[in-house]
Amino acid sequence: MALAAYYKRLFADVPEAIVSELEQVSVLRSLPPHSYLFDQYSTARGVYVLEEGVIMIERSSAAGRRQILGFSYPGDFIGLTHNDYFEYSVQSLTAAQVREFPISEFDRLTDQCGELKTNVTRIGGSVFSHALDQVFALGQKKAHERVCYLLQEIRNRGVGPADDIVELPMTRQDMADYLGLTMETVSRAIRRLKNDGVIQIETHNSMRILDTDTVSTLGSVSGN
Amino acid sequence: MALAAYYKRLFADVPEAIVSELEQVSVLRSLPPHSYLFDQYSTARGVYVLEEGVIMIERSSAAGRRQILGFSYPGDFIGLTHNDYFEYSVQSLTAAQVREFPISEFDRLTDQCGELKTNVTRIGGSVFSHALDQVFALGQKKAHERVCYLLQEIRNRGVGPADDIVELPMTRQDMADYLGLTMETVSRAIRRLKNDGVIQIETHNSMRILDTDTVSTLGSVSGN
DNA sequence: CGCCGTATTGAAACACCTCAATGCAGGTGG
DNA sequence: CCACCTGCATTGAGGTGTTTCAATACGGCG
Repeated sequence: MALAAYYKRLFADVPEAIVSELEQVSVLRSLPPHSYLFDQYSTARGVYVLEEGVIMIERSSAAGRRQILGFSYPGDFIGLTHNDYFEYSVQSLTAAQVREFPISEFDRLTDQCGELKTNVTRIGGSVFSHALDQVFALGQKKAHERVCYLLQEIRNRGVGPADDIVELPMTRQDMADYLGLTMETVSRAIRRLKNDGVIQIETHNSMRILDTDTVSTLGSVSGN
Repeated sequence: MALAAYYKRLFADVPEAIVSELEQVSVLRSLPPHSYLFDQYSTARGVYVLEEGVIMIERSSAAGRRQILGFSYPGDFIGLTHNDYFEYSVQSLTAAQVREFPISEFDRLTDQCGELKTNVTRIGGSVFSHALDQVFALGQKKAHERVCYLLQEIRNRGVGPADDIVELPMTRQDMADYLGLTMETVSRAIRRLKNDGVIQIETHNSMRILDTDTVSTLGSVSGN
């Protein structure tokens, strides 16, 4: 089935019996654009795999400040917790399709199947690794460098029509809340990159990368 | 044994046989102050539990910028990876004692013992949660708020002589690299908190919290 | 007591933010 | 089909917070 490709990471090395058991109890949810899959602090009832669309993970404080923690693309696992509630909300940017697995079943099969547990741990590891990258970007980088960090991150997902075109389904405000900046600063940083000949703006939410090296140097968070 | 208290989280619900098997292959390492337990990108040969002292976890980029990812206290588990190399260095702030478990043995017993695996996942979860907090602080907070975030974090470890005294074994530069600021800004933020009557400076690296509410409000990262 | 690394303080430059106006694009209704 | 409306993006001007660079103060240790 076509679906299987999406689950490669989650279901790698997991016996077919367990996979199909999980699929049978799963539900496919359709999300209109800009709707919430679940809210911060809500009880974790399920874990999810994004099948279609783009979503963002956000966290808000009592003071009303919002931090975007990441953007997710088809195939991504959503809903890692280490509590019985979610520490973040998940909102769709585009129309999206999400497969939901009831958490009780998922936990039960995770306990039963070491491979599944291992895969969840591995996914958790790469999510964690992403968080460290973001810490580095927010702690050490200037505005235009942070924008490059985002461009590169999205580019590496390989979800554009062409290799050097980056689609940005989120608003400038979303980008700003991801990068710890304001919308205006993001806008100016983008213009600066354009003026420097690093990128070319196709439309508001699509840009062509002209100078790959500069983008990857400015955006890099791991020192190689 | 006194040691056991430290390992409560890691060894909770783990059969005694496995615990003692691990302890037998473990080695106790003594670190002088300001020495490295291991370096970023070095092969992960072991996992560690800090028994004494304070250490910090740092990550550097090719450009020479350094981001501190956290400070660890006795009982903390060190060395989570999802690769065969470390993505960060660990440096001691004070003299420290660290128990090292060879990674081959640890992985073997983790595969064998579900409880141990679960505990590692749980610890990973709280490390991850900390990273999200840091993202929020760096993305959304002003200098003096970030300092409160740090003060509160250390206070919550409960490792001071008194409940309202916070010991800061790290330098201002370390604090700055943790909070995404410069040393000077940290210094000024501390002075501001002092002037506002929020804290009282006992020595350079020890401060008394006078206004707990303000510190926790300014420093809070989860919106309650 | 004097030295050296760390911390503080000051002044000026710079980056980013805020507030406000304008521009642009997609969608709706006349 | 065009005009309008609305929400998002851009641009500008001015203010604020943070950094930078440099000088001074502090504190632990020989």
